[in-house]
Amino acid sequence: MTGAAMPTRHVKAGQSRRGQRIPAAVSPIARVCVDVSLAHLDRPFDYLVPAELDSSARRGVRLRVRFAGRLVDGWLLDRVERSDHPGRLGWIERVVSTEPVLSPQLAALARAVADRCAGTMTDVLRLAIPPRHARAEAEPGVAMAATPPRPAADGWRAYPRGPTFVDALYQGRAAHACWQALPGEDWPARLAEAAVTVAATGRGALLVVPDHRDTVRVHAAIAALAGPDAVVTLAASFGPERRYRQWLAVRRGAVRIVVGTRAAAFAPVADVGLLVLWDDGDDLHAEPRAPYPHARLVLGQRAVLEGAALLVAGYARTAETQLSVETGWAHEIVAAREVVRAAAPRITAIGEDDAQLARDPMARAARLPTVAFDAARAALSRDRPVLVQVPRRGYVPALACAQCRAPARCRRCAGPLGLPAAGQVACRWCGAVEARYTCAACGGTRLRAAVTGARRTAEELGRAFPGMALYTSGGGSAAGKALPGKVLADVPPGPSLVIATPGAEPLAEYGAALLLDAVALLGRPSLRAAEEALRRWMAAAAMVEPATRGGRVVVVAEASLRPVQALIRWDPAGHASAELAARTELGFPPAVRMAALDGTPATLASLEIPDGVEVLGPVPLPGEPEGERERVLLRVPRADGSALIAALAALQAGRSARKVTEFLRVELDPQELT
DNA sequence: GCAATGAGCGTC
DNA sequence: ACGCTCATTGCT
Repeated sequence: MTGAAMPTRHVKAGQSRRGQRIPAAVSPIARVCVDVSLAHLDRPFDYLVPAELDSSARRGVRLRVRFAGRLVDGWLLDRVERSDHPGRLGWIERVVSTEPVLSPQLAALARAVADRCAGTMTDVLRLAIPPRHARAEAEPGVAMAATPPRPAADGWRAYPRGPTFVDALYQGRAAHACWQALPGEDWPARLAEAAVTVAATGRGALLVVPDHRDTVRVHAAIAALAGPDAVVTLAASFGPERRYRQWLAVRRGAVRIVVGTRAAAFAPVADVGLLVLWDDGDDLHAEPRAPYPHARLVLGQRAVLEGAALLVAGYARTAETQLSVETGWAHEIVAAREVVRAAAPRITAIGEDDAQLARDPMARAARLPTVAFDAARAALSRDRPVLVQVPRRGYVPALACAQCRAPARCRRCAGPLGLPAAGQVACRWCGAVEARYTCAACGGTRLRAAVTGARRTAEELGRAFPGMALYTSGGGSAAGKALPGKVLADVPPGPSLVIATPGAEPLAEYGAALLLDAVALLGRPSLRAAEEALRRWMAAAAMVEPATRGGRVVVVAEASLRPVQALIRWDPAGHASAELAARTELGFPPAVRMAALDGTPATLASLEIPDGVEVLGPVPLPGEPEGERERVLLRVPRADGSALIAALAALQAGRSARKVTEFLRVELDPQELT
């Protein structure tokens, strides 16, 4: 196809003099997504494909193009016959690599996620496609793993709808389900059975878990069922070369089952039949980089776009997932009450104030309530470890009613009240100053701040049980470390005291768990405080042996509180239902669509907010000096969500077109609202 | 009156 | 970091 005048060897498109380049004979136009994160340029641009790049310039490859004079990276979205662009077209300068990293499916997913988050496709692609590593790319791909046989999935029989769901997977149906695992459930094994069932049909499966520890467990469970070559783990923590190699193995179709953390939600699994999200309430699933897509959102979009089944699973259930159940989008997979009761430990709540301290002088020294001390002693005497959950540092206590402990809420927008300045009570969302507080629940007029003291209690535990082995596990990636040292994967069997922060509990079958973090967790000035508390308690309590074998959990919190009740009854669905009802009542996500806009007061004041959008704030951002960055919250009914998102995308496009560079951060449905 | 020069701007 | 437009400058 090369013209007679063209040099025949080693032609780089960029070296040819103008006029010498001739376009490819077939589909000479390339639609290109340029790697420029300006909102007003978030659309494809057309380029001419020189004849000598005809064979390498295929759909999905990375390339270099001249864009406004400068050379930029881009992805080739498609090859077409003609362009709608009225002006002159530029030429593709170079094909960086012939590896087609951006499949049409991934392009569609990135577009959909960007559109849902009021962000750019380029920003999403930066999250979705790991940086290229030439050496890893040059290696020959490994052979495709054999299709495993369908595994037995008897563990799902504990759940009435479980076997039906697994059958649906085997029949290739795009079932949507939410699953609440029983206490003590070997959930990695259940997820492995579901994934291998799908792999047995020749389709792919993708499992997204909060952290690296969980990927190890799920990976091992799948390898045990289908062999070590059947599964690959994707994690950013692997380093660039290994990360890209594993990602390529998935893209090249060598491995059908993929386990990973949140970025893996975009993993290029071909013909994906099952998408799994474990513990969707964990804030690690929220992407901290623009446009801040949550893994739940990515997998949800993907399930629709690619016709895959979706399983959102955990011990607890979020209000978001409850909404998908109540709208009929997802079916619930839950065990019958008596099965739950048989699997759960005995759970006791003990109020902070009415907790009688143990009569035992040792326990008294540790300031442990009698019930907690007795539960721990009984477990140790059965040669079981005891788990003590203590709060992470860095939780800002909110204000609560001094009489009934209900979180103090703003009378205007129902946001959480805080103490922005000494002696002044104000809403953390809308900034309204509260001069005369009256509790909506009990009429009390005095406020109190939550205080912990739990960490010291935990440290002093050792004194109550002299000579007992003591392990601590904490820190991790979360901000603020309550405990020194690192996260333990597990502890040896036998009696010991294990002090851990939420999420860092070592794997073990505990005889008892003491949840000393209750006040700190429930006192958080967060929309999700109750949901988050229950999620963390259940994660700890699920590791305790059943009540029939003596397993006990003691939570230091008022038994009348809703999440405490839900823990005692082990009723995650009931709690999620009540939580969603409460948020509907108060006008919080997911019942409404919200957007958080952060910027300087001048920036926020200059924004044109569409009519019909409720504006809350601005309020100062935590950790920012007075008068610097602030936040406004925008609130609309769910039905108006897409209009709001479109308006926010247009707002950002207008700013970037006008070259406004002042900081403005836009996040939809933020996990935390302050 | 008109070429030569430079700043600004869109971006295929 | 290119190539276009448009304003300004300086000379005939």
